[in-house]
Amino acid sequence: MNATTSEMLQQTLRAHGLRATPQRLAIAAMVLAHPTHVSAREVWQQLHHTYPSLSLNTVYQTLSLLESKGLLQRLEIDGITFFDSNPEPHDHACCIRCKAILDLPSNPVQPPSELAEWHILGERRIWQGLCPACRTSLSTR
Amino acid sequence: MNATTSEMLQQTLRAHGLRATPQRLAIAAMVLAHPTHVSAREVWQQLHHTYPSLSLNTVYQTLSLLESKGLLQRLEIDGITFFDSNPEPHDHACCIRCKAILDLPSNPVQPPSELAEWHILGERRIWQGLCPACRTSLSTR
DNA sequence: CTGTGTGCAAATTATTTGCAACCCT
DNA sequence: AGGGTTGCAAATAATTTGCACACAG
Repeated sequence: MNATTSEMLQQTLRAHGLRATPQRLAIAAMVLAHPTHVSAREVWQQLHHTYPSLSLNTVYQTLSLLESKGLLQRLEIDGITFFDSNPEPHDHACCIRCKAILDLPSNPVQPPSELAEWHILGERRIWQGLCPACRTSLSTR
Repeated sequence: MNATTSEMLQQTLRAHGLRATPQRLAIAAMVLAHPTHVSAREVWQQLHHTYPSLSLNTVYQTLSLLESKGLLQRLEIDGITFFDSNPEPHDHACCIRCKAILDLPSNPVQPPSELAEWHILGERRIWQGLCPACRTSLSTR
């Protein structure tokens, strides 16, 4: 991570009332810098080489914190929690074979009439199927 | 569970190549008999009084088995697996406060163009918000 | 009989909690 | 200096696995 990126992330963290610790900068750099969907474990596995003292616990806490500040979006698929670096509401597709996750533009729909009495806060939509790669690899066998 | 129900469930199980053991009949009676969304633990808690020897493990296996035969639908919400006695594809709403789950009619949509190369098998849609009860109990505080 | 199904215990995996030490601001 | 953060270890929780015994067909 170059100096400029680091400073930008530092600003982002501070702007949300969070201290800019090295651990947080590392996690933010990895997750916020480019579009991805990662689990806490994945983040930890990528970073603990460079930051040997980084604990998985800290990763969990930091990701939750970033989510609560609206910088990330939490995504539950197959019982595992992923964090999406795109905090805007949008749909997803997940390959049931290789577990790849794809972002899709949001496809807003009015809540059905059954929910008239509810106070709706959001909507999750996940398409499930075989991604192009898995699809061809399965059909040619 | 009366004798007739028991015999019908027995038939259902056998029709899917499953042995009709007392444990399975009890689980099937509880889950298939009336529309519900239950976790494995809930099923076990309800039944182990009447069937003290019933193990949680057997509940997990039986529910998975019923799902694989298309008699149930698996539903992941907040990292917990629920089994929906309605195996037909449909949408859901979940109250973020009391965790109540509501079935909604399915609202079929064509997959977006981004998924043209995929082989789409299904779609999950979950509305999130406050159910009528939680909504009023929160606003009157 | 024979293999499917069951119970028990232990293993796995994801996530949270408690707490003392640390260090960003 | 002081409280937000971190690391470590243990606690929780959901689910799976291995295996000997039991029983449905």
